[in-house]
Amino acid sequence: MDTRQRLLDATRELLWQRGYAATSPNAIMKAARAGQGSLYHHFAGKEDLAAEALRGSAEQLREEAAAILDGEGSPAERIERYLTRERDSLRGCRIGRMTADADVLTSDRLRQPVSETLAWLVDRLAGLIADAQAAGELRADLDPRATASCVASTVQGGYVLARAAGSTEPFDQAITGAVQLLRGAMVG
Amino acid sequence: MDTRQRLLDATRELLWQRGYAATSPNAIMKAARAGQGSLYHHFAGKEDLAAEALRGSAEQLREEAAAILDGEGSPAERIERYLTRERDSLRGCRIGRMTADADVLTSDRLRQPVSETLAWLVDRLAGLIADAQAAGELRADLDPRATASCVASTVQGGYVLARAAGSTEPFDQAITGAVQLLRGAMVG
DNA sequence: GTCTATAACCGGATAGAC
DNA sequence: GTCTATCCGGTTATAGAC
Repeated sequence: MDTRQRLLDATRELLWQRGYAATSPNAIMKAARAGQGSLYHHFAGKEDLAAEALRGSAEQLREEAAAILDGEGSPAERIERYLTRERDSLRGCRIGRMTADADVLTSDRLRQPVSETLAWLVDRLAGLIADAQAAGELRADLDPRATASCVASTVQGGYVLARAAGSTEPFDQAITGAVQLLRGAMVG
Repeated sequence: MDTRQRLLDATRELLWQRGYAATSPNAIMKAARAGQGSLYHHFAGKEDLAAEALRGSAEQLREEAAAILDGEGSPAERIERYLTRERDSLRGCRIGRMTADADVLTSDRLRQPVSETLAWLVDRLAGLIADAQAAGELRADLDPRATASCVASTVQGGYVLARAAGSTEPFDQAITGAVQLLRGAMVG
């Protein structure tokens, strides 16, 4: 693997673990086993490197989610599979995590992959919920967008509870709660 | 207001806005209009000051939540009122926010108010849900703890979506979604 | 209790050699 | 493409005067 890619991979990992502000070029260089010269040769600076790393993380998240959301099974089954998919809940969401970083929110280049990815996710979930309603699986009185936002929020908020507790249990409970509520809204 | 209290208030505000790692003693001093001498006279250092400030934020959050959760109305009404209570969703949760800060999670003194407060919240919500079931308001097949975790996660995750989008709308949608799902689980 | 001075270190970045 | 040297400013804290 070339130096440029090692720098990107190291940055993605550190952004996930520590966020943008707390990730120094120095730490990235160490993790990537690259010198300062390499970093500033391949990238204009910290923000430039982070922006490209973040775009990669966003793409990966989308691919992983799409594999389930566009996968097999009825719409309602796919929503439930999205919720119950195995997650390393103590690590949190590599994209959602960035919303706590003020520097990310004030930089258009850093914020864009975050906002676009989460907007895409809610959109896709809302589409699936509408499909489930059209197929007669889910009660028609639910607003698809509101339900989708609630599903995505349960995952994002579950990470918060799990990290606060230092335990995966609150996350699993939150997912169970969402699944139970959704099943209660199934037709039949 | 005395200098010590001004330092605590300024710290609480900055912790909310920027987190622990990104908040410097210098910024606190400026916001509190206090000198370095004052800070290190009243507190042992940054962590000591932040720990006391965080305890204050936690207490305030608990008081505000308790005013609704222990307030008037039936158990189910109070849960819904907790969800729909007005919130400055772009600011996020002053306590939940801290879970994104690695330094907070690795310090027992800083982590404790965060974990205890969120655990208390989920506990209290679970109690209310059990009460609603006992009163025949809510279907008995929901697990109280799972449902409570889902409710708390919806709020915490709603903040993430709102901050990512730079708009309060995703938060409001998530709350609406949770309310609709809960209403669907009402008896009768 | 509060002030100023200073220390020791780290952050992000640039310069120029190789 | 990568290296080392260097710059400037900020962070966290201590020392000692007032």
